[in-house]
Amino acid sequence: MAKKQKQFVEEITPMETDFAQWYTDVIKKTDMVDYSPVKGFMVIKHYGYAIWENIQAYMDKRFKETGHKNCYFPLLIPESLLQKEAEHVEGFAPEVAWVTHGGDEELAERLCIRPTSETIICAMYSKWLNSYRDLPFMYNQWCNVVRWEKSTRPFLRTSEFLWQEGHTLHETYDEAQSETLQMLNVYKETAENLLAIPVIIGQKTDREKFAGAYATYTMEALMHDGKALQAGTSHNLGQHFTKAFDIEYLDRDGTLKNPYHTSWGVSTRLIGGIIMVHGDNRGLSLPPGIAPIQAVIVPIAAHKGGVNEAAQELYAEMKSLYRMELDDRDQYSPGWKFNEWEMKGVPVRIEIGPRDLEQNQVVLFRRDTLEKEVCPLDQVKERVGLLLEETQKNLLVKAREMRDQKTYTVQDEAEFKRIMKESPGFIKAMWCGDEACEEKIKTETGATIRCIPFEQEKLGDTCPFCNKPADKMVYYAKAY
RNA sequence: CUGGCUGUGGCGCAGUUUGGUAGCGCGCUAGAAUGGGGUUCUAGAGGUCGCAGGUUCAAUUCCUGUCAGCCAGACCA
Repeated sequence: MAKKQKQFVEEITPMETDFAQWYTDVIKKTDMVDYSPVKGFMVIKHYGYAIWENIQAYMDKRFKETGHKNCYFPLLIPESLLQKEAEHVEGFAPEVAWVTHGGDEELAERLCIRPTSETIICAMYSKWLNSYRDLPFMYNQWCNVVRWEKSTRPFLRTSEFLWQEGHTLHETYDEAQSETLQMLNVYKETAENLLAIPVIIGQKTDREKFAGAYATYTMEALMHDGKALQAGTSHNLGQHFTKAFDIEYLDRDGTLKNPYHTSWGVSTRLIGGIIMVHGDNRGLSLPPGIAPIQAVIVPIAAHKGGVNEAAQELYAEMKSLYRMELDDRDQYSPGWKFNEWEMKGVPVRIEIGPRDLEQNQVVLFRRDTLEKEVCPLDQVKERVGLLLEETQKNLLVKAREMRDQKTYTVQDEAEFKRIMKESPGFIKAMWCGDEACEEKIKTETGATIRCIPFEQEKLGDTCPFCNKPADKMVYYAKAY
């Protein structure tokens, strides 16, 4: 038996051995994605897509609660529109896919497949906005975008990905700013409460901000391998786009004004984050909030003494309460199923067999702690609910511990380099504000400033790299 | 984009050095038993070796190109 167990474990490369390989193995084994014939384009299979649907459902509700409505804008954008905002086109042009023909005919103007929709949306907003009374514009869309990436990895960086992008217009800078921060907070709340991923929120440096943004805010999460994942961004775009696209409205005082603009997005990349934050050497461990299957019932010796009937009855009773699966496949042994569902990260397993029926009980198993317990049959519904809640909380606690354990405070350059080399993670350090230092440390260690966090700590008075006065504390990390 | 590696039934691999049109394990199908941590036995089905050229009497094997994937780096919200 020990030998069998070993065989199973070997199917997934241990994360300590090779994290990249572990990730690839988990993605493949758990059947979340498949590679398509086109480089960088992945099929999201049902088990992966269900996670996205759960994220969508939760966030869409939050967006609506905060006053946004959904729209849909076209996939194709004329080149001339993309060109209108100088920084924006410069940032995105290298990774844009172009449509040059319609049928056999070459187009007079080529069309880009949206890498993001600021330009097309602004072009439409300029038609729609007339009066200060029309503001604010509070719209979001769920869609796909394409960026021609040079190297790709499922969920983390794909040439096409699914996301939402919110685009709002406001009368004042302050209003746009508070919208930007409000949505960042919605993201943070989603990451922590739904995905159980703790995040650092803060502002991007000019070097790292969105092409065309006045200011970019981000939430950054730390993965098991010590690399950071930018998990969502919210941009205050100021009037950059509204001026470039002639979006104007007549204000109370009779003058034409440009509104202030925000955009914010999260993508299917979040799924990669879930995998890399909660996964272990058995595979996935999914937060109940987004798990496609929250609890699976595994009948044991199903044909014996009413086991099958009992399992079906339990399933019927529970399926309206939780996302349930009854695994009544008879070609697999219980042990096989246990391993499979653990690999797929199902938070709770309910085992029910002849021995249980005799005693009116079931065995419950928690994926996050790998603990088994016995539960009276008439208490299963409540107990499973409790285990799901506890799992949701525990995953966040464990993720926070992992992150804190890989977060360092550094005052000098040698120490910085040693940590980045030996045990990478978040490094908190003071920053002089000079892009040269940022650039230098990226070249020498591969780490970048992930953000200037809102929660500042005064770690010292000088920048560890140039020794000039520094008044900002920043998080450095190698990034995905 | 650069460097390294890989591509052979659904999956994981061997075979290629010394060319002669494929083999193993798992999975799959059927039957039976088994069933509380990847169950066992028996009998089957399934590939022409990523794709395109070239060399050769003959190419999975040699050569060229190309596509895709993995790993590292560069780039990149």
